[in-house]
Amino acid sequence: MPALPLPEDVFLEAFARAPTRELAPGQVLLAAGAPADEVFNILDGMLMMSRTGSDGRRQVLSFLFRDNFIGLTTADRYYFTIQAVTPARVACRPRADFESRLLRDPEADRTFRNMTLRVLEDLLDKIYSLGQRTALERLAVFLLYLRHSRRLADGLVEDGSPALGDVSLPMTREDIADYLGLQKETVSRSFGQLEKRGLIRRLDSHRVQLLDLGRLRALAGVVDFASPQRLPRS
Amino acid sequence: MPALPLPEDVFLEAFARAPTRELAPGQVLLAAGAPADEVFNILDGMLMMSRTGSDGRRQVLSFLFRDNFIGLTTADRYYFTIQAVTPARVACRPRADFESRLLRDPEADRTFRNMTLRVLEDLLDKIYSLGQRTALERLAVFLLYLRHSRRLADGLVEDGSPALGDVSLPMTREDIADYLGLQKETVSRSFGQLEKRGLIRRLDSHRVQLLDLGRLRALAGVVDFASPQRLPRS
DNA sequence: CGAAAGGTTGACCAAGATCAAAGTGAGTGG
DNA sequence: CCACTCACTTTGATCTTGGTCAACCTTTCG
Repeated sequence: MPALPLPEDVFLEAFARAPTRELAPGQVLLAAGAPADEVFNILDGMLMMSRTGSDGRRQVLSFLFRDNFIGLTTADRYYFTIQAVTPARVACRPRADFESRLLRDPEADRTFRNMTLRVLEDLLDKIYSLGQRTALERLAVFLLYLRHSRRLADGLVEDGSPALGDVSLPMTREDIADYLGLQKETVSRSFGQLEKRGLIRRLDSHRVQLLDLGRLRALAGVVDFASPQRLPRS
Repeated sequence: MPALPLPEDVFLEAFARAPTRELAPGQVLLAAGAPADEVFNILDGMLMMSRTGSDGRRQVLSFLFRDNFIGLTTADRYYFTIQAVTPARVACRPRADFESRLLRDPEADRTFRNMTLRVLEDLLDKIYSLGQRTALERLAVFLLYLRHSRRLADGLVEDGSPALGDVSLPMTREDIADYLGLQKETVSRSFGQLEKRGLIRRLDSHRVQLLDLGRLRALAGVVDFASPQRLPRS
């Protein structure tokens, strides 16, 4: 499995005494094609999972934050690349150790299965985005998603104190573009558009302030996960 | 979890004596928003999983075939819709039964986890498609994917006998469009384009013949493990 | 038969891509 | 400390892919 948010205590424990590794921005943690023999847990920083076609087109598959799990696949080689966006620290375990732990500990296995299911559900959202939403909508979703992820990573689940709508964007415009299935120029223009509409303010090119969460959510077409919203066809 | 291809004996067994349900084309097996209290295994036919936004945009998330598993989520309600494309038969089990089986049987749990991982890896492919490929490329990928899936469902894993490149398309052009993130007219034109290039032949609107697998695969851009792309920043 | 749904084709349009140029800012060396 | 460089970002002009609108055709089914 590629990368799982929302880990559980069982996994924090599994990485408790594990050796750590420091990564500089841009540095590759693991490259597509390499033997998949390690798994990781992010201790700090932001990483990025991507896949690049032979013709150079790149799709950024996800951004990863503290406590996200990285590296398990069904194959014996990674088929995606993971690199640091900000300076980062990860804990490392041999894949075999981790897998045997899942075998020995049904509770851990169950937890891991649920993590995987949640990631899978997130990917379905992303597919909806790429298939159906416009550039502007995708960017709105992205900003809300980033805000949410950073909050989780910082342990502020409730709508609390810290800098109301400030979101930091350590990745480049091209990283964002490749994540959203757009070009970097389009991303830039979409930021402009959101600012013109008064939904955000650009503090600098790596920092925006969300001015109107309500209208951003409306634009994103968010899906209140509590209530059903979709109808069957015919 | 939504829908898992490639089940294992453990699961065939789990559904061995389960009651079955017949579905007519278009009939809804489960609707987004309904309580998620059943899981299913497809015995026959083709189904389709989709999600529709409040504004009516619909994304078809996957097509499902014999032995695909359907229905487990982390939430207590389905957030997607599953309906039959062809006449279909499914085996049904209460979700609680299935989950308690996973709890009791670590082997089944492990198998299920791996199934989930494989689905997850397929979704990453789909994300690459939607984010990076052109209309024509997406259609080429789709035809190859359909061919592959039908072959698996029919138990012909090796490149064997049956009607060399015939692929049947029981779904409508609109279903295909919503699966590929395109409009139905674009899908229609892309079929025309593939035919003009000699890659396929349209036998009728629900049946095409793949004339040149090699060039189709080249067009689909089968992803090999390319090198990492962004170098360390400093 | 006739109606309705689905499919194809054509004409036109627009969102986003591409190409080009200029602005910005952080790191480096003088 | 400053100025130079290089990478990144923004903005503008133009082009293209795929979307939209509309007509027509085909098949299915009542």
